[in-house]
Amino acid sequence: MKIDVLVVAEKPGVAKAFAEFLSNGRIRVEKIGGVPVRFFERNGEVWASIGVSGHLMDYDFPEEFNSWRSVDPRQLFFIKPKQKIRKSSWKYVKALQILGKQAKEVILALDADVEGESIAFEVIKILRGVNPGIRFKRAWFNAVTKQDILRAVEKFREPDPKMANKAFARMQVDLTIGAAFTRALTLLVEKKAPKIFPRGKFISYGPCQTPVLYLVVKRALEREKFKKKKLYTLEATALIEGKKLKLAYAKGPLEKKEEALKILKAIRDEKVGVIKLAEYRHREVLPPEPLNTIELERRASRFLNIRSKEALDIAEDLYQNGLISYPRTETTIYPPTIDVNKIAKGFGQHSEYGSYVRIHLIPRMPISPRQGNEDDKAHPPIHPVKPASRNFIVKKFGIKAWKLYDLIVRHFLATLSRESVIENQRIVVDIGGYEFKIDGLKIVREGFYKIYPFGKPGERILPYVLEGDLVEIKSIRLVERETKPPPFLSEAEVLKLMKKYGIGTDATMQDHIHTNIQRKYFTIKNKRCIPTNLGLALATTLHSIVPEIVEPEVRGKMEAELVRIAKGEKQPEEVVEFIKDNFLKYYDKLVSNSHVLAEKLVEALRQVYWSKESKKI
DNA sequence: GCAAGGTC
Repeated sequence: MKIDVLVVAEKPGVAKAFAEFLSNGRIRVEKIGGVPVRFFERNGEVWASIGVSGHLMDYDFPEEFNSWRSVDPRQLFFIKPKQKIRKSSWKYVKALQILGKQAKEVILALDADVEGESIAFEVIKILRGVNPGIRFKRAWFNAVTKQDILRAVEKFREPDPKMANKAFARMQVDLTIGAAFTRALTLLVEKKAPKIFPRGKFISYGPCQTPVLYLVVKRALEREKFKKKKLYTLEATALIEGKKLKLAYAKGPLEKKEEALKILKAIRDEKVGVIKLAEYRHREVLPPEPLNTIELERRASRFLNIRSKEALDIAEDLYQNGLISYPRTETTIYPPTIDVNKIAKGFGQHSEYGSYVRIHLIPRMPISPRQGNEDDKAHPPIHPVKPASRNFIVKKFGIKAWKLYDLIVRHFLATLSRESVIENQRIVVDIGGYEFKIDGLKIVREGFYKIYPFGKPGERILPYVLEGDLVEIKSIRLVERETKPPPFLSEAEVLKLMKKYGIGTDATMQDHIHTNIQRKYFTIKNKRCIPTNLGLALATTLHSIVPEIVEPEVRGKMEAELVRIAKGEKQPEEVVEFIKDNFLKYYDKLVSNSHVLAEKLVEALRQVYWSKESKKI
């Protein structure tokens, strides 16, 4: 096998795109060690293109440090983890070695971000091992389009070790901190209650998973602390334009019952009210912004009751089967290379969306879609790439996949649709010198809601009246209400907060939620995150001893340090040591207070794993 | 058996 140039991409789809855009269309696909490789000719040279499916290497401690029982977790802060090939990556490594032996030149076509750059250096390490003289070039592209890819191979970059080192530093500190705290917590508990853990279970800490838990627990504690209060309000039933409407005292509920009674007494016998204000305001509601990963997950949770982890799994499946675009993206701007009008037209004969597309979209084409303002410079917003019938998707992928596909298609069509117009209505009636009000809502123009019912507001249409009109008052009564505690955090809110604090990346946020569920720290019921006693015990005890490792800002602070490596302000070793130093202090503080911690955790673990209640979880 | 980040 003779190869001149080897293209290495992060995923098979990109490797395929490189082959297609750089060849004259004649591509031979051959499997090498089970990995598809695309061969083609370019400028009289033989090219091969391969996708490696993410990272090839991982950090791990030297063998002798991986015995939990015989190593003091504190020692982990003082050793340097080593890079190792991942078990699941061996097939790619072998294919790279076979191809790399022959090649003169390698084009590093990894994603244009810090992780992609670090994967590039993993590839370099592997290929130098088999072919020391090989030349490396970095192709930098911001979209997987012909234009971007051709431009990338016209003008190469140098691989940037600073970017890669940021990712490598993150991997090292995450492993060290995670392993040290996880082992310490687990051993601590085991020492006190030797057989407390079922096989394969342990207590974990992580700089993403634990702050997520804390957010959930914090809300649960607010609920516990919440004290109900009684509130009193007055409700007047009025006959307005033949409609019986219930108006509430405009100044809102009162805390003192006597005050409410006083007003009631003063106006009890009023039979007529005067319309003080009649307001009907039109408001435009724009279509949703194009869909990125987080929004897909949030909407799947809110509107379809599908958890974020499952939503991304399903989306991945739909993507692999060519039905939707790449599902891991931050972007909310359609790039000019994607012909949204053409894609929409493709749904013109679809049994679910066809008539909407024909009546509401095609006549207005070409349409400029709604755009957001986020761009990860790597992937477009999530959109359908091929129309498929309900029947086909349900049969092949199941009903949930259909629901998700349906959401994605409708969302896409909504971004091409007209805005909706809503009329916010308000009527205020004066009854014996006291004001009572009612709010209404009318959808004046359905707009995008016609195709996108998700989040469509409910209507309550008030009659049209004018100020000064008189209305009949049927009755006035005192209504007693209780204040309600805030609800548990919804999964959609958790995702939003993770984004706000920079916990995890768009592709991993659902993982961190999932980890907490797996570890039995919280459950999700009816879209809401409810901590278990174990989750409550873990988050509250950790927080009482070392709040620094639990609070949602932890990850952001680490990121702020790590970014200095990529900027060239600090050496990677310097930053790794700095972060490890800080966490070693937290570690010592935690361990010196471990008596309380162990006791509480053991108690909670008994409940979660060994009580009758645990069967339900 | 640890984490979080890629991707399948």
